[in-house]
Parts: sequence; structure tokens; C-alpha cells
Amino acid sequence: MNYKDTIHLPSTGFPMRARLPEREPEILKFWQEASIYKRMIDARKSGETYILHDGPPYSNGNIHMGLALNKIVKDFVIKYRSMNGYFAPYVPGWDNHGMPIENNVLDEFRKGGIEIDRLAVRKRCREYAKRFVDIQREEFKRLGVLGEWDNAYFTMSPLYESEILRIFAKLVQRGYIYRDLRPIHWCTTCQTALADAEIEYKEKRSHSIWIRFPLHQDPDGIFGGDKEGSYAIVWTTTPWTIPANLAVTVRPDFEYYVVKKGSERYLIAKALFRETAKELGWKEEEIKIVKRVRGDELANLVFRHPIFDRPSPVLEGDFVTADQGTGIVHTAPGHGEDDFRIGKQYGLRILSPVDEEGRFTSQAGERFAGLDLQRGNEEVLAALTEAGNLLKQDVFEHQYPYCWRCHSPLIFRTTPQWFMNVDHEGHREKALAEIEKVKWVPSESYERIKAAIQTRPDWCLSRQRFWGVGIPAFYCNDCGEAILDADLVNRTADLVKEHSADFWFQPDVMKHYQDVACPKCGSKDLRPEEDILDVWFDSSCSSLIVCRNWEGLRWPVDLFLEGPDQHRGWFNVSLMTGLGAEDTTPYSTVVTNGWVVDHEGKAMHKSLGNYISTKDIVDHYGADVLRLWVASSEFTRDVRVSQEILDRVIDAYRKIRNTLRFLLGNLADFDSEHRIEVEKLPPLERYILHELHKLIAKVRDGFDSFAYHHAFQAIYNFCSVTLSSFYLDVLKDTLYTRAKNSERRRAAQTVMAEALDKLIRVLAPLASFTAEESYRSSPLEKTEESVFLLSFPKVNPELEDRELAYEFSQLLTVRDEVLKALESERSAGNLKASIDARVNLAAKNEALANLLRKYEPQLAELFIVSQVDLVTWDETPEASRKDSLAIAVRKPKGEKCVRCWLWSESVGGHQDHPEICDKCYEAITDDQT
RNA sequence: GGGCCUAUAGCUCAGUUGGUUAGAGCGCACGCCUGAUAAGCGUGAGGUCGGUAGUUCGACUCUACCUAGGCCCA
Repeated sequence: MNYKDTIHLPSTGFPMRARLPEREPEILKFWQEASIYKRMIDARKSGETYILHDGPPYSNGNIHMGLALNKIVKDFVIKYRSMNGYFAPYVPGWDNHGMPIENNVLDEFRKGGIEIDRLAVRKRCREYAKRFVDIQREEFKRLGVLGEWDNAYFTMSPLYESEILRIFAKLVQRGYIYRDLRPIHWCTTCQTALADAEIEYKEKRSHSIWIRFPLHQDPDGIFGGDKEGSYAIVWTTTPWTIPANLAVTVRPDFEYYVVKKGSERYLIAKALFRETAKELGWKEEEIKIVKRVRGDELANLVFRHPIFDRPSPVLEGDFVTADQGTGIVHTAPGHGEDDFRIGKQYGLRILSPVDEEGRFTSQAGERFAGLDLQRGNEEVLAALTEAGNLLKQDVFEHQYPYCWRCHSPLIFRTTPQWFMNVDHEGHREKALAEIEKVKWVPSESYERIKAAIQTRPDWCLSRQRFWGVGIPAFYCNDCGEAILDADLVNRTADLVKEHSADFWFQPDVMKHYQDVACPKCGSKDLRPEEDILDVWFDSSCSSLIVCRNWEGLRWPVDLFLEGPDQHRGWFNVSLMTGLGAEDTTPYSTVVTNGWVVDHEGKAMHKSLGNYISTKDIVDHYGADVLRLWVASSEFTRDVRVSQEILDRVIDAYRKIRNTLRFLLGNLADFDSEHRIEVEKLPPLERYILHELHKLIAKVRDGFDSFAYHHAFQAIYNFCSVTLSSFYLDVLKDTLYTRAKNSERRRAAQTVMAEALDKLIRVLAPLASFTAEESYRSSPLEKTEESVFLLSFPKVNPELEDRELAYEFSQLLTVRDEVLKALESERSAGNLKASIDARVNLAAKNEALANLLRKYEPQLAELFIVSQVDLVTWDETPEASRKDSLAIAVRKPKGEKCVRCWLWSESVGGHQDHPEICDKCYEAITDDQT
């Protein structure tokens, strides 16, 4: 008889080879056609609401690893919450306005020789954005991210645009918005403002001049009372900004020297004294340090402008460095970022005497008015020389900003802009108090947002661009007054809702505002503002707009989850508008995901050749591999990705998949009616249930604290160690050779069914495709059509059995020792398979000996050997003893059963089946009835 | 230059308030099985905790500095 036909080998349609790239799209199709997202959400309608508000990615280019990571984690959150009974709808969105798209479109227009017309550009930008939304939406869906993809939000939708204006109106009405000058990078050739991203830095040869500022006031006697012949030395590379000089800045924590040279005294930072002296050709013997003083003691000094007769006071600023110059910095608030900020801080006026073409205006003084900057530089040098204040003139090579389009050097120039006053009515303090109440994950994230809010300047809301929401302000053509009125903004919002923000840019837009008059002079000759709102303002409104206009959502929300750059970005601006417009913080928890970096921890760049694309991973290995990579990583820190890392994830995937497959295959003949009650299960089975209970506790803990990698490792270890290498290996004999309906086999299947069910559920948010696939292949009774409609496993304390677990931990330690003994026999060539062994076992201490005796009938099974004989310690040969155990490997008694391959003295006891053992005989007999 | 952060075996991660020979899984090497088979099992070898200097009876765990890297700001 061929006994092989009588054993119960696993059987399942769940294939070993995943072939995810082909299989996943089918599952995707099922989710889509069966409206699984909608059903997942609807099924929990009565549950507690949990809102994760999606930060909108920019609709340009394909998605990259960072975006994939972010969306996958969000998907973990949504699926986990849903499976726990929360009503957790997910409305994804996109950020559409802004420069990258506008620039690409402008390039198209230029290359095509198309006339650049605002409305035409905007139309094309809209199409462009839509195209990439469609691309990215498909890419996100392919990752298995479930959400309202057909109900997503777009910052360029008319509704959204109009709502932006309503929030803006509220800020206007509450007095947050003001108009002021601000220095920006300006291209004098293109005659336009440039954003940071439009600047390229190149080497430039500039002037390098050392000049002196004569002392004007010295109330603290820093220079010892001699006003005449006392100076501060200043270094600069832009002589043309000298006419705009209004101050000099020192660093409060630097040490400064007053140096005497002949009859003159010079102020200079200690750290830069030597180099400066060398540059100026001062000889050791002719100079003498007459005073040392800290920067913060210089606060009351006032110098005189080196050309004009006007004061230039000393300010204290931390931006002063000791890299270059003299530690005393020429400060022209109209021509530099630092200069501007400190100028505002000290209440200086903003002087920017340069026009759009880069010519001095009359504000620069009669001598310079009308000169371009080239000639202006020369004339300033001449004026400095005449005044006797030019100490040295040289050339200097440094990195300098250039226009990316026309490649001419840029200048800083001030222009009027709209701002949000971040300190309006204690707004900043309120924000700082609010962030203390928010839960930040990881917790250090709080330090970052705090620093970002403490140091953030007023928010410049206006941009001189085309692709965005126009600021509905007016200018009086008669008196020049700027008019910004909340009611008019709201009125514009109504029109934008109907016509989109394009409305504002129509040539005849003013016909809608014929009733509006200049509040200053009464004139009705007005023109519309041409600037648009900063796109950060668009996205800062997203939580308010989306969560108040989409059905089922609510504001404020439970969770924001974005990359670390958003501390200064979206987390920050959302708080600014939320608090400004509604006195409410938009979020209660903020989770930050790390940056995706290469195997060395370096940022990935296509140009560096270390770039890995999500598409490649999905196409080669499947989305579940990408998802498990996310799940295996500590995603709140920077996350590494490399071929080796992916290879390990693929290994893990295979192990998990094969474990599921083995469970599925061995449950083919198992139905719920075969289930054995927990109390009747053998100890091994109850121990595995205890371990399963522990696994669920760990997994829940991981999910609850956004530590998915802990959940993943627990699952992986459970599959690999508890199941595959221990429990399932031990079980093979039972499963294959016992009678199908034997209680021992059904007990094993009961536990396997339980493990399979729980594994599928805990895997569902992580390896969604594989969880769904295995659920569909499962022979167990199905209550739902999709895994996402199932509940997430809860901790069941009744399955916990610490005493049993302790006993098994002892038994497993003994097992390890037995396996070592078997291995040494194997390497000595005395043994091949462990089932061909008999083990003689003795424990030195009484407690362990008792335990072994208690489990004696199970030991052979646990060790996967044919027989175990417990003997007394004294009987054991010295050589077999190791520590407190004695293990000897022997030849089994009896004969090898041809059916189960175990040795038994019962083989030969049945005449009708002379080659098999009792156990197999019973199995065959039982199976036949 | 500043702020925040990271640095434990080839990889991904654990390491509680500083305290015996630093853990896990995977990978790797060697071997077994051929009734999970492009699977399964076993055994074993790999870190002195980025570096340096301190504090301490004692530090992966505290302090300082340095190096490398990340995000942001300048």
C-alpha cells in the first residue's frame, strides 16, 4: 500500500510565489469595484470620529519615496482606526498653485513664442496641475492607499479659492493684515521679483572694500572721550548699498578691540583683528590695543555715515559672524534680509533708493540719482575717497545670486508687500501656548515647532506671480492709497466661487466694483492689485476649508502627519491661520515622518545616482514590499532605502507569506464545527494562544503609538520563530499523519485557524494586498467581503497563561539543548534526521526534572524525535552532562514506521498493515470510517 | 554660522531610572530534510555600542568637544 496517499498534506490555492506586480492590480480592481473604501468607512458611521487631515502634495512630477512613505503611513492610520470602529474618512488633496507649475508653463509659452497673457497662462497652469493630479492619484492608489480619490480637494478649485479669500477676509477684518516694504531678490534685467527657488548661485567677482565710520556719539566713553579720529571699520562687497546705510551691527557676545594707530582709534572685532590689520597693511609696531569690550557694551555708540552727514547707530545682531569682514556689519535695511529684519526690530526706516531698472533714485542723494549700479559703485567709491573714509579697495570672489532666467546678478531691493502681523494681539504667544497642548510625535518635534514659531518673521503674503489666488485689494489711481477691505474681499470670494480665481484677472474686473471709492480721497478711479497670495496661505487654509466643507469631517482635526520640513511650513502656517481666523489650533496630534535617504544616510538625488523610485519598487516587487519597508522602518527618523534593505524586506515578505500559506493549506479540511474549546486544548496549543495574545498586545501597542516597526517585528518574529520554526514544525506529524478528525489534529487546527485569522487582520493595514489575498483564499468561514470590514484583533486576557508560558520557556530551553545535542550527532555523521533519534534526558535539579516528567508524553513531539526517555541524573554518563542537563542521543527502539517515519515498537503489530505503527493504524482506520 | 535630530552586529530594530559575559529577527557560513519544495529545519560565526576627552567604584546609557549624516534657518 502506498501510505503517502493516506497522509494529509497541505492544500491551498494561495500560491507560494506572490507575483505581486501582476496580482496586486486585480485586488485593486476588486477594492474599487466593490467600493471597499466607502464600505469600510460607512460600516463605522456610528463610531467615534477620527480625522486625519491630508497635507496636500504639490501637483508636479511623479511621486517619490518621501511622498509614498507619507501616504502609506497615513493609510496605516486610517485602516487601523477603521478596523477599530472609528469613523475615519480620508480625503486626500493637492496643492496646485505656485511657481514650479507657473515656470514650466511660462517656459512652454516662451519656447512656443506664445504671448504671455495672465489668463492664458493661468488656464494652462490649471491644465498642467490637473494632469499631474491624475498621474499622482493613480500612483497613490497603486500603493493600496484607500481614500476618497474621487472626492479629493484641490487648492485650485473655485470653492477652495473662494474659501481662501473668506479666511483672508477674516484676518483682514481682525486687523492682522498690513502693507509694508520688504527687501526681495530683484532682477534688474527682467524687472521682476524672484523667489528663492528661482535663484542660482554662481561665483562672482565683486568689490571688496574696507571703510570707516567716524564716531558721532559715545556716551559710555568707549573710545576714551576722543570723538575726533575715532572710527568703526566696516567691510562690504556692495559699495552701491552705502547710500542706503542706516546703521552698523555688532554681535553682542563677541569681544571687540579699540585699536590705536597713530592718533586714530579704530573699533574692530577681536576675532577678525589680525586679518583686518594685515589687509590694511598695519604694522605690529604702529598699533596698540587700548581697550577690550564686549559687543553688548557698544549699544549706545552712534557713528556717522561715511559719506552723508547723518547718524549710523550701533545695533546688536546675532547674524554677525567672524568668517569675514570686521565683526561690524554695514546695515542697509532696504538691501538685505538680515538688515531688513534688524532694521524693523530697531524701528529704522527702510531706505531703498534703487528703481526697477537698477538706477539710483533721488533718495540716494543728488550725486548718485540716475546712475546705474555699475556706475553707482564707482561714484560711491569716489565719494568715500573724497570723504577720506575708504581704507582699502580690492576684489573678492564669492557665491552670488543670479537670475536663473537671464543670468544677470540680482540685487536686494525693497518693494511694498502685504503681511500678516504674527504679533497682532499676542498672536505669537497664543500660538506658543497652543503648541504645548498638542501631542508631537516624536516629542522633539515640539522643540522644532517652538523654535520655528518663536523666530518666524511676519508672514509676507504677497507674491508677484500669476498662478495663484489674487489678493483682492485696490489702488487709488489718484492718491495712491492701497485699499484692503474685508467686505470687498468677501464680495470677491462670492464671485471667485462662481468663476474661479481667474475672475480677478479679467481685464474688466473693475466693473464689478464700480461702487467702491477710495476711503482717503473719495476717488472712484481704482485699479486691482496684481499680486497673488503666497501659496503657503492656500495650504494653510486646507484643514479649515476641507474639514468644514466636506461631509462627515470636522474641524479641528485629530491628526496632521507630514515631513520634517513642515515645522516651518504647513504645521506652522496652518496654526497661524487657524488661530488667526478661528482662535483654534487645527490639530491635536502632529506626527512627523523622516526623510527618505540612501544606504549611507545621504539624501537621494537623481544626479547623485542614489535615487530609488517608487515606481521601480512597485513594478519589480509590488506595493506590499514598499508598504512593509515602511512598516519595518522607524519612520519618524530618517528612513534608509537600498537594494539590500529591500532584499531583507522581500525575505520578510516571503516568510510571512509562506507562513500564511502553510496555515491556509493545513486548514483545507477544517470548519468551525471542528473547533475545540479552549479549555480542552492541549498545553502546547494553549501556550501558542498565549503567545498569540501577547503578539496582539504588542501589535496594538505599536499601532497606537505610531511605532509600526514594533508591530512589524513582532509579527515577523511570531511567524518566523513561534510558528514556522517551532509550532508548525512540531505540528507536521500531527497534521499529516493523525486521523483527520482526531482531537489532537483538530486542536492544532483550532489554534492555526485562530492564528491565521489574527495574522490576516493585523497584517491588513500593513501588507494590505497580501492580507486581502490570503483572506480570499482562506477556507475559514468569512463574515465580510474584505479584510478592511473586519475588526482589528483585541487583546483577550483570558488567553493569557503566565504559568504555562513559564513552563514552556523552560521546555524550550531544554529543547534548544536537545537540538544542539542532535546537531553534534549529525555533524559526527551518526544521525541525519532528528526523527531517527531517541533522546535520553535527565535534569540535575528537582524542579526541572518534575517539569519534564509532567510533560513527558509531549517531549518527543516537541523535540521532533521518535522517543524521549527520562532517566535519573545518576544514570547519565559524565560525557552527556552539560550544566544541569544530561542529554544522550540513541538509536530508537522498534522499527521505523513507513507511514509517519517515526520509530516505534508497535510497528509490526498489525497483520493487515505490518509496516506501520499503532498511531498510523488508528489514523487509517479512523479516516476510513 | 544657528536651531532641532540621528549614529548599537552586513540589514532592520530592542536595550527600562548608568551596574554581572550588549539582545532579537533576518542575512551570511556550514549542515540536515525532500510529506510547506524557486519551500522547511538545525548549528555557528559576526558588534565594545561613530570618535576623543571627562564625570563615576562602574557608562551603550550622563557631560563636553569632534566626525559623518538629515531637515530647517542663515
